[in-house]
Amino acid sequence: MSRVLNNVGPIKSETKEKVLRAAKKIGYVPSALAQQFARKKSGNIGVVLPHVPKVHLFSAYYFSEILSGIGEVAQSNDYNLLLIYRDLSGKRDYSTLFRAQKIDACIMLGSQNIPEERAALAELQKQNYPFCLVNQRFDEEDYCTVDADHIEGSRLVVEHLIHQGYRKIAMLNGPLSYSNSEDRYKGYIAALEQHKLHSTLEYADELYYEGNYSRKSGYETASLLAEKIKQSDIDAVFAANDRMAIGLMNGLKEFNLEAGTDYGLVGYDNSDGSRIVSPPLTTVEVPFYEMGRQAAKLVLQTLENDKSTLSQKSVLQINLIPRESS
Amino acid sequence: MSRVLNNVGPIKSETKEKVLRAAKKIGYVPSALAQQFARKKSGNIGVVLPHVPKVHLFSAYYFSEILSGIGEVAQSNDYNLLLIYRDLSGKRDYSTLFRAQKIDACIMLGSQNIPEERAALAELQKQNYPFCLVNQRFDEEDYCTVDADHIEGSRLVVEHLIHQGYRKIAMLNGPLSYSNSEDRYKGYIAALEQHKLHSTLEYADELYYEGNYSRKSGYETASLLAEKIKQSDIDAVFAANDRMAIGLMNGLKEFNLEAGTDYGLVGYDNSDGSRIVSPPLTTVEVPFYEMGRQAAKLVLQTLENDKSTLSQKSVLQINLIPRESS
DNA sequence: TGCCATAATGTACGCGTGTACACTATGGTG
DNA sequence: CACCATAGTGTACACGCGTACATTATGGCA
Repeated sequence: MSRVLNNVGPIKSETKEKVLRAAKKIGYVPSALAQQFARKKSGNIGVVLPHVPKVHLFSAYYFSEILSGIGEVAQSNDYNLLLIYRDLSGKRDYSTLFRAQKIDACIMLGSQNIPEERAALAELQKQNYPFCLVNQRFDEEDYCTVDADHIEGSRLVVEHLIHQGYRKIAMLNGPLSYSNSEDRYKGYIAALEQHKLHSTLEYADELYYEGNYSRKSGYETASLLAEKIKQSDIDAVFAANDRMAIGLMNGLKEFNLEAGTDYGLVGYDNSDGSRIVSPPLTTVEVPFYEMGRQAAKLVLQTLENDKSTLSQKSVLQINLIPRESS
Repeated sequence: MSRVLNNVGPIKSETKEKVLRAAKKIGYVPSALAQQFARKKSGNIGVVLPHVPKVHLFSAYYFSEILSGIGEVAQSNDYNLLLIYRDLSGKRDYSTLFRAQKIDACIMLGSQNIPEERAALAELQKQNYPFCLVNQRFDEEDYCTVDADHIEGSRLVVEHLIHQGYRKIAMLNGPLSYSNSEDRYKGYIAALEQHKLHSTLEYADELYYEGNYSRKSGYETASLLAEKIKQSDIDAVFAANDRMAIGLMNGLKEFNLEAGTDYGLVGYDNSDGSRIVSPPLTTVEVPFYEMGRQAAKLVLQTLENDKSTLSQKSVLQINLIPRESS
């Protein structure tokens, strides 16, 4: 009987027990399929993520942590996690997932500010489908977002470097289509200006580099930086993630430049890698697991309340982890 | 009309087009919920995995690769991926997932040979629910399995070390509840015996160590090995995964012992970490992505054929990657 | 033209829940 | 005792597909 399992309506406790015993006896397990159909809810929350193995720009660590956070909240709320790898062809049709009732809500990982993505998200918003972006903001839009305070994180990095005595601090950023990258740049600039270290023009030209978050791109930047470091035009580098920092570190080793002694180096993410390179990499800890949990909580709340929280924005605090590379 | 979308029965192409146009016009999207219900198939393939963040024994890289492989095959066959984190409490009730019709098939990652797991899998087999184990064999049972040839992989490692001139080769293995660990031990022993390097008794006592696949356990083993390496009782170590190898490498650094010069070191997995430590770690490449694809293909085949392939075992080849640590 | 096989289409029902509504039992109150 | 509110239970239907079966259109052949 549906009523006893779902505790709906008044039931004599005696009858309830009888039903439960009978159900147990015949090994009755309700069909999730039929339930979903009757309730018109799939009970799935979709997690969209880029196809990592081909594009090795994101660290597995990053997704694994966020995903686990989402998974914890989802499971304890009786929701399932539906994994959706973003179409390789670049087509982004999230709203069909909702219309087909495959998912009730959606969490986006590794999203970036490009036209197709903006269009796809706008469509979702328009249809009032609940979704949440993790680690990516769209400032002009009112999307539900969970982010970390990368501006502050980057400020801390630069202040740390300054405190360690470095003065000519370069930045190796990722693509600006990620709000992440933008934020890090803002924090970087803010800290520099606060300490009156550079005029705006200078670092735009001389101290700012852009990779694509891959280790390779960090490695390749080494040849651009080596000479400047040797001539003391640059004495420290802030890389926007650990992968690029590590690539750069290894690249500069080939120029006989050691992080921590010949120049300062700071990464970002506190990935596994940052601990095992030598010297260990100073980095910024981002609470990915917690971000996953928050995102899941937000979309689930939206599902319950039917409204509100739909455009809530959550910003988590970060944490500098000083190690020997700076 | 269900028939035109599913191409069942004979239809006049004219009518077909008319229906399709009408469907497009009103923006019709079939309800996956209703389809699943009518077909009595969820269209989901479940992926069971341990709760990684808490138990940091597995590398994120490992799961991310396998998962992506599964995802590729699943998506191109119109199946969804349902993520299932193994219950932290240790309860393993996979068969309810089938009975509730949440999943049509299941792939197990990070499984190990312990009583609860054996019982849960036996139950699945008994009920004829299709599932596949990745990277874990149960020799006494007839389960569908996708594994890599870790015996051969380990043989290659040891032969490589011998070829490099090392003679007193220790092993740092993982828990033997993983068939992986067992296989690696077999390969290790086989190679040693083949080259008549040790009597069986010796290495059991003096050269064999066991960690738990975590970096920490590798690190902690360093203190046990340092003295022996200095006294030339050991001149090389084969660690059963990269994480332990890296932990050990860092641990031994504190005893002023450098991999590649003071002793030989080989890891296993070809994880991201193995490339970025210094010296770069000799390791074994395991085709995780491909293993994921195979596993997905096997369970999907089983779903189509209704029978057979149910107990198929697939063993993929591995690949030694020599680097500077040996 | 009549007949039949087959192509094409129409139709009705089942799938297993949730739930609105109808109905009965209970117990308290005037 | 009659009446009524409410607790408790029975019942029937909807949900939106797939599909088996019934029905009709088509065209080839005698």
